Amino acid sequence: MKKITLKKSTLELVRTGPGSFRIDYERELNPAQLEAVEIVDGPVLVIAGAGTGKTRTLTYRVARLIETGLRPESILLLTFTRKAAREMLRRAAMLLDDRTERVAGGTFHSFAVSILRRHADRLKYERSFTILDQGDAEDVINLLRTRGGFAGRKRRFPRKGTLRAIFSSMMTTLTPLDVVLARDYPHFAELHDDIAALGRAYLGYKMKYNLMDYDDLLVNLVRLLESEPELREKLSSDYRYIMVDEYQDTNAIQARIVQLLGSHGNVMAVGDDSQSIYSFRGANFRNIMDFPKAFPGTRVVTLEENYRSTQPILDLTNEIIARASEKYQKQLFTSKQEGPAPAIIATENENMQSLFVVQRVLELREEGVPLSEIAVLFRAGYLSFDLEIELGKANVPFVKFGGIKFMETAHVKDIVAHLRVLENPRDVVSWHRILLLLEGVGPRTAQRVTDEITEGRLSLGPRAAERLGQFVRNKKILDLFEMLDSIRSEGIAPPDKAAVILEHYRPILKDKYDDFHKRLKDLDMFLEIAERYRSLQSLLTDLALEPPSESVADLEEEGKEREFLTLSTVHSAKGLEWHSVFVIHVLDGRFPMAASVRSDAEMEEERRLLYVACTRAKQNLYLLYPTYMYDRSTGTVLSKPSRFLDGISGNFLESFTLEVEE
DNA sequence: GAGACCGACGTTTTT
DNA sequence: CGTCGGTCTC
Repeated sequence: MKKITLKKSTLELVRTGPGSFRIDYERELNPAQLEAVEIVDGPVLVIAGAGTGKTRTLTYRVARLIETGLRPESILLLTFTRKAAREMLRRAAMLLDDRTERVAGGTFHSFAVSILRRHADRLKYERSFTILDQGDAEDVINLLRTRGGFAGRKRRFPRKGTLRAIFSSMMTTLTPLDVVLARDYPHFAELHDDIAALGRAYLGYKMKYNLMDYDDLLVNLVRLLESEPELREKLSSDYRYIMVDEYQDTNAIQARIVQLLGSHGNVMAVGDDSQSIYSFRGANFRNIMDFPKAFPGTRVVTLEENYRSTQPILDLTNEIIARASEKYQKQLFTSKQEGPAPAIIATENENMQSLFVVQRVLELREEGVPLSEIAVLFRAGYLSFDLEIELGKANVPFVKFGGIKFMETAHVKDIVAHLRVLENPRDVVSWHRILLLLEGVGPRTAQRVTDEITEGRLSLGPRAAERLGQFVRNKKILDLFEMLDSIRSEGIAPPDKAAVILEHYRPILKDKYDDFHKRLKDLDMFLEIAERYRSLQSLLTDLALEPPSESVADLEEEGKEREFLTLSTVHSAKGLEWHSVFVIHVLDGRFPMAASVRSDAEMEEERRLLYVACTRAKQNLYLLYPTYMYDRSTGTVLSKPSRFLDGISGNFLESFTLEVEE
């Protein structure tokens, strides 16, 4: 056999001049976009207003970098979702060729996982660590909370969700506990010492059982980069060109990662401070404001020409955001002068709002607007329930984004917990979960079993029966162990493992839920997803980092031409656009939510959220609000339109009420 | 020690 | 309105 070796080449990679590029950048980009695309070295900050071709700019820049002769592998594209990265690289491939497939891309979290899977041992973790999603993290915290006796009899102690939020806030914003408490939870300030103790217990628990929550992925990556300088340098030179999308929604720890990896200074951050809507996740739009300070010599490019919306829509959105207290100055404009003014429509009640949307959607379809070009947006998942019922009655197909997730449903989590135990036998959280499903097993028995496992006295295998027999009588536990043992082998493909687990789980499901056949359909879907994987670890990682609601929708899209109406939370609508957009519940107390009145910062974020919602529209924008909504939380009746529309002249926003004809 | 029952509470957005 | 957490009973 011939052996091929590499010989040092004397050929120099010369960067060709603009004339010889295949892509005609100057014709296809506007001057500001072109400026951003042509910068190869040094830090760049692109402030890209809504609809100004941000994705286009990033896509062309990737193509450009490759065309100038850079290795695709040396480019790292960090985006908000993996889907976004995929989409950009796909578009870049259409411009250029499939070299773009070799570009490294993904979310901060998925990037962190890929590094940690290789180097976890340096942090005293095993590489097979389990990723805890938010619910899992809360389960662990709750376990420690009860076990540690914190849930004191008289004092009020924060709940698991609050505790998780507190710990997360400390991690993502690099802030000490006392500051977090003073700022966001003053009523718990006196519990500082207990909360701190619980936090330490949580940390130790995760370490002991080889678990990482979402924040750990980022924090541990930073720890790794800081404690292993040669690794940091290696990665930094591997990824000579870093691009970060949606920079306004990064948090302090992510900014730190960018700084550590981007020591070469070739970092392009792209974002829009006016669209920062993730502060609850520790994002701080100050990050983007401070980018030039973190990277001296930053060139700032501002994109202001909007290619999405008509001028009347921009006039309104410019008005909405003009009242924000702090931002990079920009004024969006477009050459699309013509178009109807945005409408604000008062409806008697929530159901009239739904009926109007249904009717108008049907009319639009008559007028030739495909359903795939129409969306209904709202502040929170539950706000579309009534509309969903009416759409069902009228046979309008729709897909909802945001809200309750496939992965968060109890039955899917149950199946996943079984798989996790196979991958990481020390994953006590999952053991606990699957043991509790068995009849006659409660918290006590479950703990006895998991203790045996963690002490190393019990594991899957032929000796399990003997050991179990010594301290439990429950036959079901033994069955569980035998079932898991039978599919433990790595040679068995993930879908086959899942199928066996499903057989075991089916009777439990039937017993537990009245609506079991609906849930069974979800589990069939789960099997389909598992079909795509050869390795259990990658299946589990993807499930944690990229909830499949999106991938499933993707699958359907390919087949069915996407003929459905989109319902979405504003958060999930980020980066998307439609011909006609309805924003429902633009009602003061709902949008902004009543709870946000507490602080100016939250109120500002609500404003940006409405801005994001309205800037999704290309042609038609309808804002709706019911004039009678009882609000349980405050015990009041909400009836006024969102305060963000106060003082906006009728020139920008036409008002309507509904007239019902029998 | 498991599971049913009851009362209180708070209520968003997502990797 | 539903979930969560705590208590009571079997």
